[in-house]
Amino acid sequence: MAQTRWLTADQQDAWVRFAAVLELLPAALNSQLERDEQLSHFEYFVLAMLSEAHDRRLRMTALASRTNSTIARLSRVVSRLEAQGFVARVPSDDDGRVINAVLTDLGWQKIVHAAPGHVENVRHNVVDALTAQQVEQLRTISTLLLERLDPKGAMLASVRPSTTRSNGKRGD
Amino acid sequence: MAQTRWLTADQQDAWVRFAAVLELLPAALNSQLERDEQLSHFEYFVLAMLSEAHDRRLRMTALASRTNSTIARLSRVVSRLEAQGFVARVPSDDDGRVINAVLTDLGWQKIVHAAPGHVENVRHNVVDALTAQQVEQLRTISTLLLERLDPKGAMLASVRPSTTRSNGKRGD
DNA sequence: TAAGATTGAATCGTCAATCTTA
DNA sequence: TAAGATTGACGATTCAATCTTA
Repeated sequence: MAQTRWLTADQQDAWVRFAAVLELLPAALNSQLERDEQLSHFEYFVLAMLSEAHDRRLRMTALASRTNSTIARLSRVVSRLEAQGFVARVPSDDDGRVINAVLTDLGWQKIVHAAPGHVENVRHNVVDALTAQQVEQLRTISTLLLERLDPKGAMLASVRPSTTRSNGKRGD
Repeated sequence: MAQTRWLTADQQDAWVRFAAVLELLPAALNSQLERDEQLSHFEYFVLAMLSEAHDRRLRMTALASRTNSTIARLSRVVSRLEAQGFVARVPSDDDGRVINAVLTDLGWQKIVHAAPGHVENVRHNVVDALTAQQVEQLRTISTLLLERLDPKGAMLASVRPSTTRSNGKRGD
């Protein structure tokens, strides 16, 4: 192709492969969850973020930020989760404009039920496919990429400082 | 969360960050192309695959395989690209069932015009954010992940054998 | 009957407009 | 007027059904 000279052959090779991962890995995560739990990965992630939040609740804007979604998208997904009884919308007492998304007991049961299969899938497709050293390299690389992609670090609000080893407890 | 013990803290940290990249990087690629070229990344990729193919043409099934999409999705995207004059559908002479997607001159001009900006974006968001060594690590990691995700290697049909350094000329 | 490809119906995400409260 | 959130309209993707040729 015309622009071939813009990247070296090695860089291109790395990028072509990485781009393929970008396409296939999210699809793999989605299909396991959809098959086993009738949940998209995004829906799973919303439930997971709520399950880790204080009081199992988060205002819509905060939840949108942590899941890196637009508020519009989140609003629609929460509506679906609400219809299934996994989440409830509770208006804030302090500020009449804000809505808190609250994980219901049923929602908690759902995420607890779904988590092992999902984690197993992550383990199979990512963690077990790499050496411990490569997992560490991937962590470093991801951190560097996120600095470009998400300078504010909104999505990593729940994650420890970037260059320090994490001891935090948090699932995905 | 409930399943926290299933991954070590370091593995989780790596995964949380990588998952964020999986979400944000495709979005970044899309928005540059949509802003500058009115093309989704997937549409760009379809044009790019055609531009590299022999005779600038590929049958629908082969194109679906290289772009890792379903045939249904590809069919709709090709319809859109056809409506814009970038691609033409040409029935095969040999087999009346197959349709070849052919890059038109206009489509060639489009991809030639779009490529530098896209490559620059890849460079900015990925290649320049990493050291040469890290790019190499990412290549290795991606290769390992693809072995799990895409054992047939259909998507990498145009890429050289996985453990050999590539000298091939190919764009993204 | 199977392979290649397209399409209708339903679902999901996005953009802009809107509504409500601060 | 701005902030938080929802919604209508529209475009994109998926699944299953369909059509055509081998």
